[in-house]
Amino acid sequence: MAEPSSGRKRGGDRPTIYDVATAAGVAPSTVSRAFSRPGRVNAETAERIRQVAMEMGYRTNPLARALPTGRTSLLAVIVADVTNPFFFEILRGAEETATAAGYTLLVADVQESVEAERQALDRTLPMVEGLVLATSRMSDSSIRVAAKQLPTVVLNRSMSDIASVATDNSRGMKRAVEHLAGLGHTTITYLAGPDASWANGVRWQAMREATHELGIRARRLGPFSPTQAGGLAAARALADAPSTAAIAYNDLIAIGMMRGLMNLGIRVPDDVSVVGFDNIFGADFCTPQLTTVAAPLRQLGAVAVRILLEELRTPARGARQAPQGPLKTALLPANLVERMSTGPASPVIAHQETE
Amino acid sequence: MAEPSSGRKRGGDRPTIYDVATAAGVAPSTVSRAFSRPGRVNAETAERIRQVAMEMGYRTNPLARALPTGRTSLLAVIVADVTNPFFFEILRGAEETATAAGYTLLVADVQESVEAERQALDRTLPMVEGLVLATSRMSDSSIRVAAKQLPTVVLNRSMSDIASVATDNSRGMKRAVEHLAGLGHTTITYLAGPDASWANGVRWQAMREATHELGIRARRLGPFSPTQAGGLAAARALADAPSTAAIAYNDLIAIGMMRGLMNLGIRVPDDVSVVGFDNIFGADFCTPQLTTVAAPLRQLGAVAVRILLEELRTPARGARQAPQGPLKTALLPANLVERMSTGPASPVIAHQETE
DNA sequence: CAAACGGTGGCAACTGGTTGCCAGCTGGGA
DNA sequence: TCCCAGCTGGCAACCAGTTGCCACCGTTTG
Repeated sequence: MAEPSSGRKRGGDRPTIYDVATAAGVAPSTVSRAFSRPGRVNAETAERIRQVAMEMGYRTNPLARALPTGRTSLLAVIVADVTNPFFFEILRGAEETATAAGYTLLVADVQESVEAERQALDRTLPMVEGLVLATSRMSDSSIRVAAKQLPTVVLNRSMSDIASVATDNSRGMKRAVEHLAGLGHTTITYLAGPDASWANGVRWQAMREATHELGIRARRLGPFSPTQAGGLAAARALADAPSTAAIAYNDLIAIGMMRGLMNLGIRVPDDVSVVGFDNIFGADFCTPQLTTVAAPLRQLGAVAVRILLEELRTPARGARQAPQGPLKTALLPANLVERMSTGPASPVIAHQETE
Repeated sequence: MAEPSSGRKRGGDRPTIYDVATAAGVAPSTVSRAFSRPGRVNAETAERIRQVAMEMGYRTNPLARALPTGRTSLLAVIVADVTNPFFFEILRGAEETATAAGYTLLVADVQESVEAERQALDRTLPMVEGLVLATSRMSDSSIRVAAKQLPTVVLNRSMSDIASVATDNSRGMKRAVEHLAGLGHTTITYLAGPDASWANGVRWQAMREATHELGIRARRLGPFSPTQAGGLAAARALADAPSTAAIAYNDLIAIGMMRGLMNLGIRVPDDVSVVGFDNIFGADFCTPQLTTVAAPLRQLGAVAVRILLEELRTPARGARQAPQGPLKTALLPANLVERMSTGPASPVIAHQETE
């Protein structure tokens, strides 16, 4: 026997359905049903049981419930880097909707490491009912392995056979390019993020298309690490190969780059216009305030969880082999937030650049 | 019966200790011991079992293990607001040490709401082994109730009977006041945070002491909400009752206030010197870069988890009544990061203030 | 040579719910 | 009046491990 009548590890000494059953003069199974299967028990009986349970301070043990049913009421969110503000609002959105639905969030930070990510999955997979992979760095096939085990939604990554929620990067990028073109810029430089990032590819691709349509030139520098440090490197690269406008893979790079440019004596937006991506925390109080393509972060998290919940509600679906039912894939709109880091292309700059 | 031989909900169809036992020709209990109680089983037998288990792809089911033992390998961190950058590094620190020790973090965001916090506790308490309350807004007695159930560490709050990890606010505040006094400021205004915040009281108290020691004046405005919006309000309040130096309850207020002051045509640091608290993400790229009392955030989270782990390692300790053993309480040093938001008090300002 | 002992392995009870199946009771239709 | 069906409630078999206790075995000791 696991734990004799001796001291509990928990102070509560919580009553079980057996205690409640005895007190209410019914069988344990009836108590169980009174809670989990309303209607299966006579209304009066159920009411009496609930009454007694309440008085005894009974709370159903989630572990015990989870063991036979698999319903842990836990969802895992795997984020590439908790300290990246990109995830803050996503987490908030996910947490909100999960909590509202009676689920609890288990957050694993994998610090941009594929190895840590695999470990986190190993550890959490058996405990949770669903998975949100927020910008996973793993390969598609690794993700598929996980998705075979339980409902999975990927964020900001497109996979034909797995539910995903992404920002409409193309449209956002197009807006940014149009904005810069409208200010008279004729060449735009893209400061690339990690090659492993799906969004990076999409953004660059969209930029090429948008610039092509408008008859202006696109250039690419990088890849840079998606951090402020990466932005500093980007600033040096941009100083070596100047242009009047730059679009960064994300806000962190943009912000770091603006600092770097300032240190190099290059003014934003007078000499270079800078556009970021994501509209993260801080984009509105950096100097100058950053013009950026705003991703609907909160919604991103919320929608991901909502899709998960829906999938969990559907019947048992055998071994989750065939993705029957329409595979949910959401594309949320991004829009441009115009702030202070972009301005008209001035000929003076071209001069300055070459000095 | 819960689930007949019919289709599993999980694709894996994971083998159990019973399968392994059959395959290895031993009893299930021996398999169990081979994993959880090394030494209790003959080395050769154990090795053979492990071999077989490995081949079958056996993984022990954490739920099943948790039910009789209570060991869920889960720790809960309750944060007042996940979108507050103050928590980012704390979470990272907590996550790191928890993961290293084989624990997984369960993060609950309670959005500054006492009600949500109570709910989060209700939900997570039965599933986790330990609790980190990051700047809980609950009353001391509510916290004690939780702490009676399982090992608890509170962050940035001092409670005589509960383990806590805090920043040495007094010392940090003292440094900030000395810094400002050294620049010639003779009156310092404190922009208060929430009254419910323990740190708020400590900081104000420490500021009064420090100013008293140095023979300068302390003033207090507020309370303000610990957000950028609160900072905007603080800016208005400060404009109405000017002084040459201000220390904010936290960086968010400081940053919001600097923006507000700028809008009101008041220059930082020329007209007003501003000092924040916490050195959050963004404090180095706001305008002007914020001078702030740096809290060792990452360590804060790490130490909290470490204390928890240690407490979990100690014997069973009956019903956790008496806090036997030295109650761990850590005070981590804070230091002042001098950046651009503070400068010498200029007499000109006094003039401007009264115009 | 018997008793004592440490090392191993197995049995079975136990964690706390869930649920398939069955039986008793009641009520409605034939 | 009899039969069948629909409600209810109980029994007992799970879920997948953990662990107290006992038995067996070979060895050492008195």
